[in-house]
Amino acid sequence: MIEQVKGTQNIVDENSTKYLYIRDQFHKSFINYGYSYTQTPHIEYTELFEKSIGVNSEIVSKQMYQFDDKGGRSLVLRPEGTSSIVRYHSQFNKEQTKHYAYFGQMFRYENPQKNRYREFTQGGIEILGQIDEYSDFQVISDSIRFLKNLDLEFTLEINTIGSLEDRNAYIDNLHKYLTLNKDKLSDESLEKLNNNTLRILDSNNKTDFDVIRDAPEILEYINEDSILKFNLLKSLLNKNKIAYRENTKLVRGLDYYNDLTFEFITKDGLVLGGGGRYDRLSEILGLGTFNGVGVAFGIERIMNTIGTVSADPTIYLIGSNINKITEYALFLDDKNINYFKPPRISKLNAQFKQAKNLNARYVINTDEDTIKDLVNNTSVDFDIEVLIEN
RNA sequence: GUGGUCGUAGCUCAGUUGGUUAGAGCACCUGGUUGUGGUCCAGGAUGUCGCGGGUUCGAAUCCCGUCGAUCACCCCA
Repeated sequence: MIEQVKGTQNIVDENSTKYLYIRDQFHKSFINYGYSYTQTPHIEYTELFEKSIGVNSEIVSKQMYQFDDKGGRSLVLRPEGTSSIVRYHSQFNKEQTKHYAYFGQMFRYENPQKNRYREFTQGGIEILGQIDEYSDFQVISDSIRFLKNLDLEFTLEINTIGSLEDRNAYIDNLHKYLTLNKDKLSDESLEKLNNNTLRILDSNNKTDFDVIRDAPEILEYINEDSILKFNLLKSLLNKNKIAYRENTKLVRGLDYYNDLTFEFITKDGLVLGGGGRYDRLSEILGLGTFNGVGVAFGIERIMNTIGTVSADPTIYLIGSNINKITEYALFLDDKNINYFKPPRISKLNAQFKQAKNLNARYVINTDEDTIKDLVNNTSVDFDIEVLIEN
């Protein structure tokens, strides 16, 4: 037997119903609101992510599916979506300011567990070009519409991490502080001390709590302009009655963020999605000087959090005579009514069972020209009006 | 990358200190029954016991490796 590749999934049955439902809500929440759906390649040059996400991040240093193709190009299966959208924008829309939406598979070489797969799906939006606090605000408020359409409960957490310069100054001081206290840090945090200092603040390890609590706060290092922008956003959120929680420890995993960072978190602490501002990304990539703000959602995480999604009631066609069953199919096609049918002409008994298992509402028995309502358990002579009404 | 648990029919699982032809329920198929039909009855098909090696007269059962699942750490969506 050939097993499937570790960390990949077959999305089937109830999960596929959920998946398609979420994709549909994604469409309705973003694409119908002016975000242009943009599908970029699944493979990119390694360089793109090394420069954007940062070589020190775990995503780039350990988790990329990197390979050389037969032409000797160093390629990766994309680990995230933003960098590709930024690349696209610089190629074709450099001077413009635009809304983008993307939805697709991402790949990271990690050990799989609940809500984490090697091949997974992210749906996200970005605004690129000349942007302002209204751009930040709409990314957040449009995200909330999406999550609310899905009936999800969540908390919005926000933070500002200042400019890249502020952050570097802060990291210097944090590094000094942590080095002084390094004997109180956990082993995991010690590993990060020199190359990923900021991430230590995110530690869930109890050993680190005391040290983190007394650590210097990033707020003290942030320039006035960034503070001003952050306050502007908060007042916009307040005016629009959007609840949020400030979390000064909210640091995101990708190097390219500046100023605003935010996450949508369930009460169990699961991050459904997150994002922020990345004004220098295009510059870091050498692709231009435009700014950006965006968010990405973990589609599997949403699938695992929402309740069951009921499939639409269906009409099921049964019969033992091929000619009659195809005749009915043609008739229904003509009326634009969709229907399910048995995969082959099996025992009528079995066809009934299948209709029941697939939660059919009506069974059309083409042998007898009747319609049976499986919910009320009543049977009537075939009448197209019965189907049109429902 | 680290650790725990697990891997027997399509699915859920049983399989007694290693011992003869590896089982059950559900699902599936056939025939019949039922014509407020999805019920019921009878019969049937289906397994490299994840894969590879080892120990043994003999391994689904013990040992090693490997692949996969799951959960946690790490990391992140």
